[in-house]
Amino acid sequence: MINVTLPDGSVRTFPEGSTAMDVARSISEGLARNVLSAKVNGEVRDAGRPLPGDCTLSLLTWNDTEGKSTFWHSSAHLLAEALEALYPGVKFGIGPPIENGFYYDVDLGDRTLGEGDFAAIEGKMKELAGKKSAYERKEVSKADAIAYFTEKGDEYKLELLEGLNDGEITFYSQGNFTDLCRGPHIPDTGFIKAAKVMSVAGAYWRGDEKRKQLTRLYAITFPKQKELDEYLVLLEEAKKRDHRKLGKELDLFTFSEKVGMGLPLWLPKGTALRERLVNFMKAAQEKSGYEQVATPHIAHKDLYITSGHYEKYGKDSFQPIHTPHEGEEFLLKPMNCPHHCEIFKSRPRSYKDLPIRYAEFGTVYRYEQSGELHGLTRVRGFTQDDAHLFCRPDQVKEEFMKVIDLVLLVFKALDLKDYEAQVSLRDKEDRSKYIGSDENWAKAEQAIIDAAAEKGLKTVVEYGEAAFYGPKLDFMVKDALGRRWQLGTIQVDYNLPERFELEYVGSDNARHRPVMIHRAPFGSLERFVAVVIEHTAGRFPLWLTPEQAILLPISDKYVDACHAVAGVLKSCDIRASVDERNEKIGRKIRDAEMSKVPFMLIIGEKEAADGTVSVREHGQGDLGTMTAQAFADLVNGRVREQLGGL
RNA sequence: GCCUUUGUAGCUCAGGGGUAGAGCACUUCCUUGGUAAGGAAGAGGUCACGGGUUCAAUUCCCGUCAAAGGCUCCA
Repeated sequence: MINVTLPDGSVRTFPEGSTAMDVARSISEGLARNVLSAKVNGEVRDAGRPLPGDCTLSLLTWNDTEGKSTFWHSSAHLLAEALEALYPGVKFGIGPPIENGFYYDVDLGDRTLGEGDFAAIEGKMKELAGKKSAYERKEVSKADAIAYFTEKGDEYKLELLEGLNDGEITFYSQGNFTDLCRGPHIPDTGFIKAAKVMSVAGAYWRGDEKRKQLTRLYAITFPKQKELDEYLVLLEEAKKRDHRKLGKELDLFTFSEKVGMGLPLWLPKGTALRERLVNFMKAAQEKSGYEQVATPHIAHKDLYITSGHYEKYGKDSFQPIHTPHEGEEFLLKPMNCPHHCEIFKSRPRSYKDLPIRYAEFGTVYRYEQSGELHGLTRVRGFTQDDAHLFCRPDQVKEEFMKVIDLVLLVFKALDLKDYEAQVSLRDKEDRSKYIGSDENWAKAEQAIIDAAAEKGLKTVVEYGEAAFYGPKLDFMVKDALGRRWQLGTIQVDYNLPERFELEYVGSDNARHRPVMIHRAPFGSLERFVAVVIEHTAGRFPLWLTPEQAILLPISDKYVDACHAVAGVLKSCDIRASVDERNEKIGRKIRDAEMSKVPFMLIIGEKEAADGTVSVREHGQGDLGTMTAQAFADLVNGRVREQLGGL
């Protein structure tokens, strides 16, 4: 008999050779019908495999991440089986589960697959799933495995086999399909009730650009048709908040083929919104002792040779600008740091001057591969809310804490509530690749950990994730749809101070090297605006939104009264416009609701007579009447609250 | 850069070898209406660009450009 410990701590006894499925059945038939795989002593295994002896066991269902993974992994095999049935001779790469669904990389020879083929594939998958074929596990010797795939002519699987040792090779079969696979899998294909092929894409074998490009089919499956339908609805929701679509609808930015791909053009409303972000950050930075600097958009090539950027990125970047003079070359700046280093160097510095904090909303240009460009999140020209802090090693912690405050202020102002910090440190063993003294690294790493802890951040520490030139702290933010974004990087740099030979004179009258910290709470204005659009679905916080209120006259008789109120609001720094169209009030309200203006102010005979406005809030409805001044106080009060008193 | 898909009015899209259609937006007129769409008329397109096939191409073919989803990298 074996003892099985369940997640609730209870221990049950079963005969030797019992499976997780037997355990499930002993609890309830309903549970048994939903078990996809099982976690045995922390390892996810087939539910139908005999338990190894005394163990801890959790039964995994669709509600567990690992259960879903098992389900999708098995679905990948089902997809492969369908493909093999439809396209005989197809060769298979890898087919793993991913965050939402799974994919399979296949080599179809000269055949190409398009969206038109999806329906047939889905149909075949459902047909095969209906057969309820069991997933059968088989341990095979390496020689037998090689023989099988040699016979089948599947060179990709043979290559995968090269990396595996004899004794650890397993095959899984269902129906007519057998695959090299570590497993685990669900009991049988009958669990898969709904399947959808999502998209097709090219993917290099083993992610290597030099190797053959395979066809990657993305698909997703569900244990119920209803769940697939709901998933498709969710995708539609995400599409609706796409910043590229909303950016156009809200008149924020545009692109022009003539100007060039990846080079956004900011429209008046978008520019005003950017400026509000800039002013917000400038005000916060001024409070924290930053000084604004301004540097040119191009710099001599030598600057980047000194910084090392030319050697590292020169060939993959915008190419040098040549002047009429022979051999003189300038580069568009891909970052602001070298310029700021030169400003630091412009005169001797004392330890008493530190920390020095130079901030610049610097527009930089980087050549991104054409296929990489994406709306505002990946562009070729963008403006960083950049700053470089030059400080003594003992000031690192203090500076990190101040930057963390700045980042949290941003999160609060944009209503980003779900975030965690990631601290990237050196590899624990191999420390040869890092520049800078061991002592300084240790000090800075500890300073970052302490700073994050003192600020009460939820933190994950990643070893080996630091750049060669220094440790860093990143914020991972989840938006309203649960997608993760990296915002607010704070990065220590031991490299540039070295290359630029930056120095300050210490209290000991000796020369010391300052620590440099890069930081950009927004990252870039472009990407940040994109994140904010998608997070808020275009319903910006009141302080940031392009139009805070719209005045709606009941008829043209009250247009003048509306303009008078608009004037009062403007003098209170409230952005408002008047809907002068010859339309009924119902229509104006509908349009204003659709365009997401936070407040609608309605003026008719009554309001015009007693000098009030009738206030309606977006998505909330009628708030009653008040004076223009009372409304202004209401708006400004909320704005102050959002900005954290800034 | 590569793979798949797409490009028709300002926007969303339909159509299809015989030089174009809807809804919304826009203009004008009627209507002066109290909390989510009042009515009528009108204007608006080298069907992305360049070649080819054809008596005839927006439609079929090829190329270019751009966009979408991936692969690699990153803010």
